[in-house]
Amino acid sequence: MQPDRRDRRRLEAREEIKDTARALLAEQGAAGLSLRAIAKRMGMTAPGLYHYFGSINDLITALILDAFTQLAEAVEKADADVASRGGAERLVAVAHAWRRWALDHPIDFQLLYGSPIPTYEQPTDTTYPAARRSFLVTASIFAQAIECGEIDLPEEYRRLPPEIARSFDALTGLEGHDLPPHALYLAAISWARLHGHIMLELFHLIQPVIGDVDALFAHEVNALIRQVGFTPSQ
Amino acid sequence: MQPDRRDRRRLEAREEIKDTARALLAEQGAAGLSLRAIAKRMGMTAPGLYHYFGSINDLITALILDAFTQLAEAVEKADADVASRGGAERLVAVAHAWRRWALDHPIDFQLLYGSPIPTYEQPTDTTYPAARRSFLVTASIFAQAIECGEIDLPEEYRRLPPEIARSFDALTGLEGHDLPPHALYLAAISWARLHGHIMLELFHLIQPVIGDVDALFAHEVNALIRQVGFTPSQ
DNA sequence: TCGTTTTATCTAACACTGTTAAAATTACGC
DNA sequence: GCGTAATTTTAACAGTGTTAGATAAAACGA
Repeated sequence: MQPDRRDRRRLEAREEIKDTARALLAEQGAAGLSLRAIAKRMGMTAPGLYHYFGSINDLITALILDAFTQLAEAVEKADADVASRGGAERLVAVAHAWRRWALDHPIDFQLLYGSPIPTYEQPTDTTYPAARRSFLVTASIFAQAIECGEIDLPEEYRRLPPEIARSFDALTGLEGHDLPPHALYLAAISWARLHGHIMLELFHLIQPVIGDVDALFAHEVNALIRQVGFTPSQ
Repeated sequence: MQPDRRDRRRLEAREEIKDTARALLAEQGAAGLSLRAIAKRMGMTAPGLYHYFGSINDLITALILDAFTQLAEAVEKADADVASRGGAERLVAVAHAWRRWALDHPIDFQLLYGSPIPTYEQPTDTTYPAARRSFLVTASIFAQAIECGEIDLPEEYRRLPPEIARSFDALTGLEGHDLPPHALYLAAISWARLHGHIMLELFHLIQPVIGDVDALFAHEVNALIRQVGFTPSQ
């Protein structure tokens, strides 16, 4: 027997469904996403899609996983492009790539971090590993920078609260558990700062306060780099 | 003529609709919100609600405006409770009140900052003034702290990028335009940092990295206070 | 008190949504 | 060509927001 052909066909159909879903999402926003609309555009009917996805939630989850991967690849590529430079420059590159991806794919980004579909409940155990991948890029840079002595930890980050240090022990088994606690901690707070700026910008909430959001973000990334203890370059 | 009675009755009906919407939202999440469900619980039918709200979007907008006000009041109260203390302590109180409100009202908070309803498009011109109110609490504290000399601005925040300084001029007319640029800037970046932490926590994305989110938040607020230049207390 | 007018609510209908069951079609191996 | 398994369709159910038109209720003037 030769199951390849049918299996491949099945995978292709899944991809086509996701692609049309993404197209609809891009054209009409989250409101335009519906099984019937996807099916119609593909020249079939809605119940037919149930042979490829158990429900629309499963489809959305698949889209989310893809988007997380896409974000991670964008971030990893940005890091790789400046891999020869120091940790500070790599972090700056990663931060801007992260924001760039969010601004270029606002619906996907809200899909990842805003759960804009009311009936949809994100299966965190499935999506979290995908979300973790981007985070690990940042954490790895911090880890390397700490090891190389590029970072002179300021007082407020030198000694972590004992509750937090303790919580790192629970990470055993997860990818990245071998990274030093300070790297994980600095990556977490950097992520949160980054994320806050991007979300407020995506929802047009910070533009009325700070008109030039590009300058704001660039300035804050630089401030972050200094505040975590990178010695000012040249 | 005596339009009071009818007008009051009309306002009461609007309030009752919003209250049942909030109850439904709290009980079943964003997916449970529907005109028919609201109407059924109130003992009437869905089209009847159209005499009080032009559409379900108008209703959601009203809920959002109320929620923004509620958040602002919580934040203002927290500030007022420690009004006699210094700026640093006031900021810490405000930050924790902000997070507390978000954690206690997750659906409302996502309504404000996550637009979880796909068909809903937020009329930013209407909602922004309400959103601004909480922000102004923080900005005012910074303004006062700067004026009183409580803040020794670090190098990265002393001289703002010219594009940003310029964008503040466009604020003329808006409430808060009389605040010094540094206060607005510091408030904006503080807001973003705060917001990022809260959002990641609400979506359970940061717990797998930092188990003790309470400690993380408290620690980061303290770090923020120092990094914006508050001289360490005692 | 009797109309009249305004306000409020209902019924019926339309075009959607996700989902299920059963029937019909297509494709594949023998 | 036949039988089996994989796909896809039709029909239906229970929802959704929304509109139009009829109906009920309240308020007002004579």
